[in-house]
Amino acid sequence: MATEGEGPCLVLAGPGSGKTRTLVYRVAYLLSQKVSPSEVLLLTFTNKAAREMLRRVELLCGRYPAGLVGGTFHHMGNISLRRYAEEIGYNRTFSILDRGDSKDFISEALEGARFSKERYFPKADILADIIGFATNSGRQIGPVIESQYPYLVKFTSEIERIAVLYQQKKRAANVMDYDDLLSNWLQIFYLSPSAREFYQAKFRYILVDEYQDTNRLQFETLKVLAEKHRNITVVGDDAQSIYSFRAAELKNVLDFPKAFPGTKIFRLETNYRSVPEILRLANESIKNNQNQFPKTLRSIKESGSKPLLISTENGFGEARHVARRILEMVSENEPLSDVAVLFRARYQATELEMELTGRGIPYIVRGGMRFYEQAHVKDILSYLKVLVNDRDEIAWRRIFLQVEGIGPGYFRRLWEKAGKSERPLHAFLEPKILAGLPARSQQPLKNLQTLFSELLREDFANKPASLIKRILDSDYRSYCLATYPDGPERILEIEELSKIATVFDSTERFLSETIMGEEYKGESFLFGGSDEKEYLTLSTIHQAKGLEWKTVFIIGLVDGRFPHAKAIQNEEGLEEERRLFYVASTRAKTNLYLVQPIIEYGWGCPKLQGLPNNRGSNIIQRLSPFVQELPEDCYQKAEKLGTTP
DNA sequence: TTCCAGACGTTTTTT
DNA sequence: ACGTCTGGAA
Repeated sequence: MATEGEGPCLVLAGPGSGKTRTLVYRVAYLLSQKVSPSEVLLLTFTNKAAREMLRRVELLCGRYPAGLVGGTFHHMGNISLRRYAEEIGYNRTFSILDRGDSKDFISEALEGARFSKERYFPKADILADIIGFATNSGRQIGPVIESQYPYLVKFTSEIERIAVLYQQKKRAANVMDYDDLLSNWLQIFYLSPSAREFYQAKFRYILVDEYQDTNRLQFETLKVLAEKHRNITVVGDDAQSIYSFRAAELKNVLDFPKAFPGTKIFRLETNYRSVPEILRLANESIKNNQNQFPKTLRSIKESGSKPLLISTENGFGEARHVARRILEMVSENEPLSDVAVLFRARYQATELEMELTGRGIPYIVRGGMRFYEQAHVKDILSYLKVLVNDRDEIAWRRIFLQVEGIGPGYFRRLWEKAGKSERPLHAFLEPKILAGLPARSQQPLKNLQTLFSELLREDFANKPASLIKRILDSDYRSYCLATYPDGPERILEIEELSKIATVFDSTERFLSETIMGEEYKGESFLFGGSDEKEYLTLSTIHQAKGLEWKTVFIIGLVDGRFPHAKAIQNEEGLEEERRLFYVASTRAKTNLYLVQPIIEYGWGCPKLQGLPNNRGSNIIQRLSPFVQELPEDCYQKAEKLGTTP
């Protein structure tokens, strides 16, 4: 099997066919052949998947494979750039912009550019999408707008200018966004022969999971990395390609044998996960896609029960029904960790969350807000960021906007003076820099200066935990309490953050691992990981990729929500939505519940808000076409359920 | 310039 | 029900 040979290897595999196991065995096999763990590169889609894989390798080998490198492409890009950033004109202390930061940065570039005041010029959000898509697909802005955003063609030259400006600003601030972690990583290979040779020599074996979701940049990177040894194994399933919005290209699968002549192709069509009834439904569904390599999964499991279609009156009924069914399972001693509720879009979880909270069912939401994306976490991290990289304009901005009386205008003036200096941090410590700023801001700004001169002292160097405590104890605690209604909880979270930081002996590594981490708000991160309490999982389907549960609920199976109305403007979009449905249903091992709320509340008429009879319009929703198109004998129908408790 | 209140339009998916 | 925009007051 794929564990034996050398050379390029493409594994086309269905869901539940042991893709991960294949990779785990291959790693274990290599290690048993005296390959050093440091010569193996494991690229997976999420950090979690990497950790899981390493855990299983450890289990198989009986020891932890020290030196084995594994993680996401972005993670590897980050590590490589920390080493070679100078080769592309960056400093290795660069900081990483999350989605919100890059949006802010683009907005600033927009203001600086002062365009013709034409109405409906796209907002920073959309600009970030366009620029990011162009980067990830390795294409120019122009063609991307033409094909994906035809209605914005008239703004093309201005958008191109914004993109250039954004690029310049990032460079000046020594910051990279997520896409830069990929594109700059590739850049160092093109610009630095020594970097290229180093990595080409180092990684004798490369293994890639979820290959169907790689984009052009990642494909090019793999080509470079594997050029010397050509021992590259990629594993993927075209039917599970669900990241086209991030420029994932199925073409990478088709082109793999061309890029790596001599590729051996394997197919894994046995499904070890689900009962035949669930598999039948998934097979019947995916058949409706034109663009695919047809394959039919065979189950090795014994016959179980058919998926159950449950129609409920509305969203509340849906939530109530799911919660009640889960409580039944709990009373039958089913562990909560065996159950997941999946949905298309994150907002669909809110009604269910209320219901679960009310009934005391513990849950985590994957696909909600990230831990580090919360305002208070970003506030605190900004201080650490400028200590590591004081050219980071966007972090400075965040810090100064906390000061009363300082808004974007005053910050810009400040930055015009300090940002030009060789060491902006020292420039900010000069008393004279405060001249011309509002009187009421003077004292808080002086406090800030004192704080920073203290943080610069030797005893804080590379002690992120002490830094966080000190920052919190300055004015931030009061700021937090005054700004957020849930201030006390936020402060608790910051204290937790500082506890976690104690294990880091490098502020820089603490920062990048926190920002690149994928912990969600409320996820085990805050429980220190030791608390083995049982949780129900709520997850977007995208986040559920690669995971499995005994029981899975798919909620919101309504036309317009799933498939999402915005995603089906063309046939390709509809097919990707169907693949999403395929991914969702194949997460289930034994029980699959399809849940449909029949009536959805409209938002009501805003003008009549507060009036007794303005409850919004009730709209009767059609069942999702993905269920309608299935042969009726694929699933069972539950009796119609009302909302009475 | 900042800050606040009210209006408006918006809600796909992620490293 | 939430962030973003707008206009007017401080």
